[in-house]
Amino acid sequence: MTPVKLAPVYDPKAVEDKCYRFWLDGNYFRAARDPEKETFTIVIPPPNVTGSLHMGHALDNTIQDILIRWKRMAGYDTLWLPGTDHAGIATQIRVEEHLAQEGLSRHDLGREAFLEKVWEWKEEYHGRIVNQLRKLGVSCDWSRERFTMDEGCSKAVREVFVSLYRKGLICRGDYMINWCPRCNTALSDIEVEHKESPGKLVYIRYPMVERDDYIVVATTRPETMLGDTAVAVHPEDDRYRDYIGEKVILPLMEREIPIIADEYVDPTFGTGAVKITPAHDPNDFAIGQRHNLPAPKVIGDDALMTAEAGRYAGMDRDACRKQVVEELRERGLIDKEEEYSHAVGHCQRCNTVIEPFVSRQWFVKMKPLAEPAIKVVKEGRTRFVPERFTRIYLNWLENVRDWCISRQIWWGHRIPAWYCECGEMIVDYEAPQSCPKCGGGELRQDPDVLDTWFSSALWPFSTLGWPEETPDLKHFFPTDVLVTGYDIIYFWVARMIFMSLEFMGEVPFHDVYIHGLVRDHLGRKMSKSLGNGVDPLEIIDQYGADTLRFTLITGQAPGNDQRFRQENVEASRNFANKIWNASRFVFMNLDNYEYQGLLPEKLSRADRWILHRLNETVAEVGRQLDKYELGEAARCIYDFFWSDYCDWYLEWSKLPLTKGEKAEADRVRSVLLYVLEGTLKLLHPFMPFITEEIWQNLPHTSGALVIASWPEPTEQFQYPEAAAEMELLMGIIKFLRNLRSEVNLPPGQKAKVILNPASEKSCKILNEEIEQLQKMTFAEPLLIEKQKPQKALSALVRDVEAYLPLEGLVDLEAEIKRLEKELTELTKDLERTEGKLANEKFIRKAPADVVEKEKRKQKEFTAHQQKLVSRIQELKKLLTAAN
RNA sequence: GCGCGGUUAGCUUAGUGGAAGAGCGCUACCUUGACACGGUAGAGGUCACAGGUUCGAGCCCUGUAUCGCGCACCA
Repeated sequence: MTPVKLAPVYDPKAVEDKCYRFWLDGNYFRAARDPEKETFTIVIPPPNVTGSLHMGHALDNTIQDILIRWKRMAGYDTLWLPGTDHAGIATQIRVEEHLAQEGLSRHDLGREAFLEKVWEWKEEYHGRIVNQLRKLGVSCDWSRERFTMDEGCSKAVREVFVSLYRKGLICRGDYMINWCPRCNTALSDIEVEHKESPGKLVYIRYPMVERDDYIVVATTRPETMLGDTAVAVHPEDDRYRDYIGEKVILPLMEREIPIIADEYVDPTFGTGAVKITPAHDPNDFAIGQRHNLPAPKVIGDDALMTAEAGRYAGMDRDACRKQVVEELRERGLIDKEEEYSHAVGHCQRCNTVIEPFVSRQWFVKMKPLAEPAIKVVKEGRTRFVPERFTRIYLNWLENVRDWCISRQIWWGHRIPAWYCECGEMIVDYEAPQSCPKCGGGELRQDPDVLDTWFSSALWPFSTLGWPEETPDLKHFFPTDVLVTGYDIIYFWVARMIFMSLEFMGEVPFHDVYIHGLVRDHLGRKMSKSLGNGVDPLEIIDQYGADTLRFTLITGQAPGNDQRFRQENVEASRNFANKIWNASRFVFMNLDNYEYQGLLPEKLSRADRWILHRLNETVAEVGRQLDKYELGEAARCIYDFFWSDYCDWYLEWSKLPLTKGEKAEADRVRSVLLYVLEGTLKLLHPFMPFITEEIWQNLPHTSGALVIASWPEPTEQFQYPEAAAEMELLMGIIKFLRNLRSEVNLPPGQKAKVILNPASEKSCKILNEEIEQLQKMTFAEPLLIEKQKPQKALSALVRDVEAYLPLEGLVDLEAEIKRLEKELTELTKDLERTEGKLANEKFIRKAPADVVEKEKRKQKEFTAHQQKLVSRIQELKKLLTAAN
């Protein structure tokens, strides 16, 4: 056969795009929907169409691709469904920023024209994202790609909204929400990030109406006092008990407000008296409802003071704060001010300080939805990996509050509610023709859109066709695993679970694999503002996608953050090159070879050993993948390939390959190929491009690696005896090399070696492998005989003594010192083992195999020790004789 | 305040009960017919600290310190 020539250095650029096209052309990613096969389904966490992918996406998608490629090879009917998310606020902000460069606002364009612009933006960035994903090598079924605002997903959204509304689980009302004055919209609780910031705790005197006294209240937000409608104290608080029911004058507004009693007040904090602003604080809102207090809104949607703020109307909220404090001080109503650190809510998207206030919005009632979602996780029907994230999930759901789902933006799913002039509200799947109450035709649709996460929550089933009962939905739902970062457990994972339970009656996925964040090399979060982000495409361009994937996967332990470091990228690149060159070596040695498969009856000791090791590796990789230990699996393949296959087997093969005996060479070729093939399979999910490229060049394979069969461990290749024998040989070689380097013998220089085996068996093995031993240790001559040369360096491996007799080179004193050091260490080991064996509790309680192992160790150490001692004595005698 | 995670070789880290692993860096040697993105050999670790459980602890339990994260916040 004609051997393939590979370039001496692997060039990903020459391979990757071509290879991806090969997969697409072959339709290998297309889910077959084969009723005979077991399914394995993943839906992609849809990236936002706001911009480009970052390292976190690269990691997330690499993990999914590994799982999907593994299961595909293992014979499952796999579906990895790709798609993107419209990302309401985030995308709208980006487009608005873009317009602002031309001096335009969305209002200049109007709703329709603006939305056209956003669709254009979406098209562009969607294309960019898909391209990036392909560069990474993901094996998604592109024929099933979805978008959260495509027709089907939009239909699912309306279906869910109407259904929940009719069940009374969605309602419209005036409640406390978080308002972002910059984005001009309401937000849900989890879209608010609380940041510790320094502030002032201002103590204000509220004069009493009926007596010449005042009550002092403390606040971090003095400007909200303009909207106070009560002062609350604890009912049991002796200091204020008599005041309850009396009134104070609200300074500046000069309004009388009552002193009320409420359990909520903590008498130990501040002065024990709290100003109550029902329209601007969630706790005050609750108190206001309990006590039927009015709730004047003094800060408006634009973060300016409203008419309710009297003469402060129109002022900016920050300016108003200064003004209020100033005026209070002038009137002597400031008791004191303290430095105070507290958590202030900021908009997750734009970092503006959030204004909590009462507003008419749409809400999802969470309690009835949360309960089943808690139950399924407690019952293990959906399982978090690693397990510790279960608690984060449960914690949130157990304390969840109603979900504000309406957003005052334009980009998103419009709320399917219409209002008639007569005051009637209609919620329906499609726009009603006329008002069912008054028959009027002038219906106005609610201008608001839904929270982006509302549609994302439906993703696992809306993308499979729901609400239609499509074949895909029947076949592939529920999905198997969701792969995502811990930062969106509440936002997304929890919501998918309760929506799926509500509408599908099933969990959306069985496992949730949570990974950590990719940080910069100093451990900081990658961010735009710090400018420390590393662009995955740049790494792919420089090193190749396989390298990036391998770096991310080996740097990763489940649930833990990782640092992205250039050195690790290089290490992975080196590994890719190693694979390439090992394959290159194999291909170079295939002249005049016709592949005939393995011939098990003819295998040599080394052949059996490497097959044994491959078999062990196959088993171990399978075990690790089953546990989602992808990093461990990758490291395991790395070690096997580099240390066992390249460092030992490949070197070992050079002798039979060059000796000129064709039968022997062919046997080695068959093993080289077999093991390479097996490793390529194991490695393919991790490094798909390079493995496919090499696979395509293998002499005897047809078809694509992407759909080759996943290796399973087999009893046929269990050769523990050959493995033990090889370990003896490798041990001897290592020790001899070590001895040579002790005396600085350069590798090329031949030296006499004597091997003195204590057993017949070892003697036989050594004689059989004498040529390899000679070659590997540059021994000439190599003698296997019962001999103990005096002036020599020595080593002991199992029952074989190895000598390097070097008349002129041996420094007796140094050699004695070296051996004595070895003896000290050995003695320590021996003592530990003997200590264990002397402990009768150990003998009684430890498992038999462990005791057995200790006994073996004891025997080995003792023998070794005896030999070392006598060797040292001999050398000492020699030394005295010489002096 | 509550919860979670980290603390292992100079650096980055893997390792959930039976002799401390890897990558990078470092030292010495090597243009050995796949690879210098390489090879060979080596130095380097009381596994944060203190107790406890166990025949046996880096690993399990209880504290402490320290760093990070999340949640909740009492104005």
